[in-house]
Amino acid sequence: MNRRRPTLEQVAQHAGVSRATVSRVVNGSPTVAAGIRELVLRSVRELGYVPNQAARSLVTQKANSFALVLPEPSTRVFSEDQFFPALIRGVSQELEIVECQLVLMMASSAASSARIAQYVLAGHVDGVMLASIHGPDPLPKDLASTGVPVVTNGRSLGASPVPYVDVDSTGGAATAVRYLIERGRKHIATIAGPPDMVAGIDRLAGYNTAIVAARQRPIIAFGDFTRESGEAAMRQLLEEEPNLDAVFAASDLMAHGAVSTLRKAGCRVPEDVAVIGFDDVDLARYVEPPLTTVRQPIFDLGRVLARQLVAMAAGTPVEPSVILPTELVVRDSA
Amino acid sequence: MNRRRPTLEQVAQHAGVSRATVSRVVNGSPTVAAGIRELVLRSVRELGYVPNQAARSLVTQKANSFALVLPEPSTRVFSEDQFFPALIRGVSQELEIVECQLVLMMASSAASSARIAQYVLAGHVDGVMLASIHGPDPLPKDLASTGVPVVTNGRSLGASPVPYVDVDSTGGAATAVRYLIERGRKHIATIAGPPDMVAGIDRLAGYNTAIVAARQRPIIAFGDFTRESGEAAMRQLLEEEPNLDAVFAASDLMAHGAVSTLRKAGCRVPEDVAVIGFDDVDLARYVEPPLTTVRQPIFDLGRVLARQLVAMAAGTPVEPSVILPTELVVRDSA
DNA sequence: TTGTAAGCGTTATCAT
DNA sequence: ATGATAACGCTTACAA
Repeated sequence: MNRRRPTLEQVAQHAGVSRATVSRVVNGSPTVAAGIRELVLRSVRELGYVPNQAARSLVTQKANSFALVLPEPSTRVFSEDQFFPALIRGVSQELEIVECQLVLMMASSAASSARIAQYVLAGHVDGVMLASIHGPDPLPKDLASTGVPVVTNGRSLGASPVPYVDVDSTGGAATAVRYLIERGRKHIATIAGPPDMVAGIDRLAGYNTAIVAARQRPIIAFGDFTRESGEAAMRQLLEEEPNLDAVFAASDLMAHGAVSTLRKAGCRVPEDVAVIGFDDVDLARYVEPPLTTVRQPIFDLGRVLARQLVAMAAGTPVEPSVILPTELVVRDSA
Repeated sequence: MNRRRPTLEQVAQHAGVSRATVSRVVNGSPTVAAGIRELVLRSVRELGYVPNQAARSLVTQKANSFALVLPEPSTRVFSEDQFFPALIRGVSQELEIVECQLVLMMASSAASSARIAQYVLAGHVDGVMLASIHGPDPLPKDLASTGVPVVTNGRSLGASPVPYVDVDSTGGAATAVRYLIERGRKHIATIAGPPDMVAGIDRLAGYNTAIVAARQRPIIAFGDFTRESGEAAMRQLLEEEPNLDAVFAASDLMAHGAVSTLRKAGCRVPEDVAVIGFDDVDLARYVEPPLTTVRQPIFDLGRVLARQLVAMAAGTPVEPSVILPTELVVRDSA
């Protein structure tokens, strides 16, 4: 119950050496005699000494922790979509290797940007990861300009020179649409993601690229990655383009919503209308019909994000961007 | 690009006052003249001063942050089950109110318990929340015994005196089973959760209570909250008790797995066998048939968890346990 | 190889 | 109401 933890000083006294020596032992300095080292280590154990991080940070100017900033109102982050948990898992695993901690920050509002900036400037973390940013968020640039290492998930809109990691949304989307084209679909629509998010923009770009190459006409509706928005977008498409025969949705949830709407409208999937999603969430396997979709490696995304940041914090130069591959998973919906 | 942030000292010089005065202004002390305050605040703004948290922590012995420890290998935490995101969201929201940060720690192995203990003892956080603990994990007690405020999600097995917050698993399960009984079901089985987790134990207890009260015979199979385990458990039940007419599963995912198995076996749900789940994840609404289930307020759980911890850290005494209500949501599967 | 001593940037206790 | 000044616990030149 002795609330005050023992200090370096006390360990030093207990071992009969100086503070400096204990510090050296604790930090694994090679310049200390084997005998003394043992002696000190025993004292450390006996007293249950644990270095005080605040004191250490104060002098080393390192916090040994990194922040992951998540835009709380993001429709993607907290939906069924397993993006968020998988990302965190990847990040954690990577940070554990370098014995650093993960500080999670929700950017719940514009005001919280200021809060986050303050926190970072207070020296609480050695670097910041920003995920699924909306629009021209100034936060990445603002943070980076203070000299803190910053890496984002997806290039940030607004052409800031912040290193980023992303999955190949464009390529994945194009592959999916090409698959539809190859299977003879002639009127391929897309339910795109929000036009202020990189994931939305890139998947739409991939769709457009493939459509243009095949000399088809783009048929576009927008959603926000949620199932409800997918349902609504599909209703709209059906109304405006009743002869469409395929849909590429920028998320599995929207694809699932689209399937619901199609069925209500009496369309068979995939016979009348083929549907392809994006993400490959668990759900995709279990809905009726199982969804053909573009798989993205979210866990790896998290790992790489963390790895890049750690490298930057260590002063190692990193590539300005890393793109992870996506993969078409063919099931029954297309 | 000036990497070194300005210090209290510099602000003091700039404003022509002493460090102490600046400190008072920054911390909102009332004992400072209005004129001086303005002067200092201007300097703070002009220099972009942000207090160094490490220095502050060193003297105040407060970290202004709290840890949430998640057992990484938990089958619940990172599955489709939205437990984890919802919990984090609740915790974050509550911590934001008191301007504290959330440090996320994955307990990926037995070894990481030591890591976590070290981290906490290093004074990095002012308190710890532990979620969905497996078995007789010594971590809660170990941490609490060092004097750090600790609160767990679910009472910890092994009768330690750590305050906890939980949902009413027992009551929810009993309500579900009673509902089945009232609807005339005579052979009600359960697919229970892991017997080393409180959520598993309590839901089974609720089932047993209702079954005994109705003088029925318990029919039990175990799963680990995942869909696959639900499928397997259902197969086993069907083999051993072919005349069962209802199943209460301790998670929606297991309920969904059970439905799959039942259908493959040619049973109609709910006509031949009624199924009730637990959690009310989004999925429950979208599967065929939509799942009758017990809803638990995970977001609130997170909030209360954080609120209790903050209170403890402030020295306020808290109730040894808080139980949040659950609610039966009737849909089509029962 | 080991010890001495000077900070790191705050807060808090005194005087004034 | 304000200002010295002493901690807080650690790392790290520099000296020995």
